Amino acid sequence: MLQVQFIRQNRELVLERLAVKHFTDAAVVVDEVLALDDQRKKLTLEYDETQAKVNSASKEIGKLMASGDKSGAESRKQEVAAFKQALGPIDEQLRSTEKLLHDTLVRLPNLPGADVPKGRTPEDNLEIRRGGDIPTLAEGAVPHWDLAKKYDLIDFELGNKVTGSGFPFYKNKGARLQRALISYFLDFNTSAGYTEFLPPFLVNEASAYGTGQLPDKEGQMYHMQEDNFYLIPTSEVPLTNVFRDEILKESELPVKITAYSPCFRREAGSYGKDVRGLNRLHQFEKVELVQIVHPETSYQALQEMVSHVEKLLQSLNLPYRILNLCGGDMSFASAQTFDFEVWSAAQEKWLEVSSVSNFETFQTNRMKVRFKDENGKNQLVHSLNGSSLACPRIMATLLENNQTPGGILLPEALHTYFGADRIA
RNA sequence: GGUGAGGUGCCUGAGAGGCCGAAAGGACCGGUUUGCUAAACCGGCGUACGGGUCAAACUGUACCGAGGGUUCGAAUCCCUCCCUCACCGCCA
Repeated sequence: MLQVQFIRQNRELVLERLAVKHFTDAAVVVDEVLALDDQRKKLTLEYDETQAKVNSASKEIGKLMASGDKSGAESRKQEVAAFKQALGPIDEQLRSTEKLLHDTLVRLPNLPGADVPKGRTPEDNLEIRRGGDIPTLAEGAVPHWDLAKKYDLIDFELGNKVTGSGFPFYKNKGARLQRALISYFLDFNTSAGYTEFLPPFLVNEASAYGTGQLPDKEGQMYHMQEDNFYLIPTSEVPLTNVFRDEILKESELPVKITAYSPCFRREAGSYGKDVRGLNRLHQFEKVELVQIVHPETSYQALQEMVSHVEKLLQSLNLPYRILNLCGGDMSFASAQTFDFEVWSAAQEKWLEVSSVSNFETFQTNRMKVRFKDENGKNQLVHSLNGSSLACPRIMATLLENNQTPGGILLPEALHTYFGADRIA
């Protein structure tokens, strides 16, 4: 959620930035926000002044009663009654204005940062780096879903039977590899200074709202109606909400957290060739990074996270590329996002395995995550997050890219975690 | 799930219709004293939204788990919900 104050002071800049995100009717919505905020201030003043009269009259009544002046008290009561009559409609208007202001404000996406490329579609994303070597596979190389069957690593049909499509069973060495990835990623992150958490996998409504899953992305989450809990689509949700309504000390920044969790996504309406095998699932394993930082250092933190994830991919010897997402392809809440994609050699396409974003104050404004600066003033912190990494697609590319007649050769970093150097 | 007790500021904890944005202590911040550390003493110390101001000072309103209600007036009384704790039941 953008800050009204900021919009008011930087109207032109806001419009210009919103254009980079291809947000239509920006001027209309922005001006509506400003008008509603004016209305809100006016009504607030009116309400406060009337209420102040009620309060002071009530105090007098108390004194009059104490001094035995019953008739004086009675006449003051009449006055109060009149004030209160006036207060009702003002209160009603104020509430509806505040709600409308809020509802309008949340329609505005975050402003893209200065380095965000202009552009509308994924083709306009700016590739900033590549790393690793794209392997040439031997004749007869197959996609991961065939490899999974060949080595008995994943059972998609069994998942269909027990739950439904998009909920695979990992088995044998497949399950072991999945566990190895999670452990390796977590260790890699903690040794870089991230604190390990293991969050709840269900969150309440306030938390789903806090990170912006609600109200607009309602249909993408699984909802437990009985208890009104939501299955987390990413551990970003519980992790960022740790700090909801908190005022941190400046010395506590930056906060760096990593956590494993399964992620649950309904992915309603996405079917077809892109969702085959491990490419897109309703439940998948992921290790996440979250940082809560001083506003002045968030872009530095973003670079640090990007290079951290990059090192992790390098240690897996996977061919990757890093994209600076263009305004049109970024998420609603992000100010800048770098996507990591790895090359799936058998499918011959790039698969997104991580998305690292700076949200600036967009999330923290909604969640009221602040810190006390050296002047004793409360300021919003910046929040960032990124995956390190999404397991299924890493698994898919590891299988495909490293297939040899002698089995699937795993990168050295995983040998101890997996307990072997290959799947054979 | 049942029964009981509770939810007050960063923490502990008082307050039981007006004198309460809230005692006291601790923590924290600033200062004095001090060979260092510690202690002692003095002062400060919630949040949000308004008004006001160059900025302050100052000032209004709201907030004592959440939402309603009673009342001229609610942290305090009533209702609903949420949560916590204890015991019982069930259970990895």
